[in-house]
Amino acid sequence: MDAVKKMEVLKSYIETKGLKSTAQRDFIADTFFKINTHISLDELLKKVKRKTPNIGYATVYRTMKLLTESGLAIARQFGDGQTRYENLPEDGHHDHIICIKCSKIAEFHNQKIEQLQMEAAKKLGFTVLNHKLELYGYCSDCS
Amino acid sequence: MDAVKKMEVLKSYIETKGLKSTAQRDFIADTFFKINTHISLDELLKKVKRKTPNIGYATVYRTMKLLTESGLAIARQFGDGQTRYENLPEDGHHDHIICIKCSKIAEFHNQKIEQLQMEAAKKLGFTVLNHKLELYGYCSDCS
DNA sequence: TTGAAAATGAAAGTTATTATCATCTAACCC
DNA sequence: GGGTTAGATGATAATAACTTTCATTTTCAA
Repeated sequence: MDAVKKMEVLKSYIETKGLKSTAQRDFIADTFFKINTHISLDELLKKVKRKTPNIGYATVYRTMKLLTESGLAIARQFGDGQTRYENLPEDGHHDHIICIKCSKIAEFHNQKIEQLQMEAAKKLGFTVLNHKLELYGYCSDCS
Repeated sequence: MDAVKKMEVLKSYIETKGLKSTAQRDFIADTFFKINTHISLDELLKKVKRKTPNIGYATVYRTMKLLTESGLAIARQFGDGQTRYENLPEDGHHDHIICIKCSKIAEFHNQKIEQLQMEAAKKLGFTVLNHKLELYGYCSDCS
């Protein structure tokens, strides 16, 4: 999904929830959608303030909370005590396989696995919105 | 690895590092090794205080930090702002499914998924040693 | 036994996150 | 357009989890 499409999804989410659209939120969301890596609130605030200096931390915080709720952003913790927000990938979701020796990262996607995840979740009474799957091992060069 | 073996590993780690062994630390570690799920510092402190009421939060904190450094515990963030510590699995590992609303965490294990992971990895020339799979969604109470 | 180094527990300090509150503004009504 | 109302904003305060500090206690090797 590209930035334009995400903006549309956001608009419709806002409408559905009976919220109001504001210039600040639109700008924050747009700024976020255009980055292609994960970003912390502080970093995003700094980025946003370059063009719109009077936007406050709380607004960025609330916007990212909204994007997370709507599924347009994914909140992740990497263990350094800061939450980072990640965009939905443009081209569909993929999982990672990481070589523990040379750190090479390959991506893959397997529909069957996703389906089994859904089923496993359902058995436990859960509804899955997204997931994170990382495999660790040796790549062909390192095994 | 069972609790007894883990205790031995800890002893030798302490020795190697030139640290001293104490009753408090041993008791905290032992208590942790005997649980078979992930636990937060607060929960572990509460558990420990039942038998040894004068142990402080800081000691539990420092003990878990030590266990993490030594590889006997794994620190994980599930997105609710609390670090949870997980034992090295005795037998095989399990995956997690996390409610993004109430933070409830359920565990599951699915052999078929693991097998598909292996196959997907093999196609890419990888040999999988371990993996991390987390599903995020709503639990039965929150959906 | 003794002294240096590590450990403890209480409390204070940090840092990121979340809530509060006094305005402000969008959207809907007429 | 003007008025109304509910949501939004930005500054700041409050919270919560984590980390450090410090006076004291304990371990352990000489």
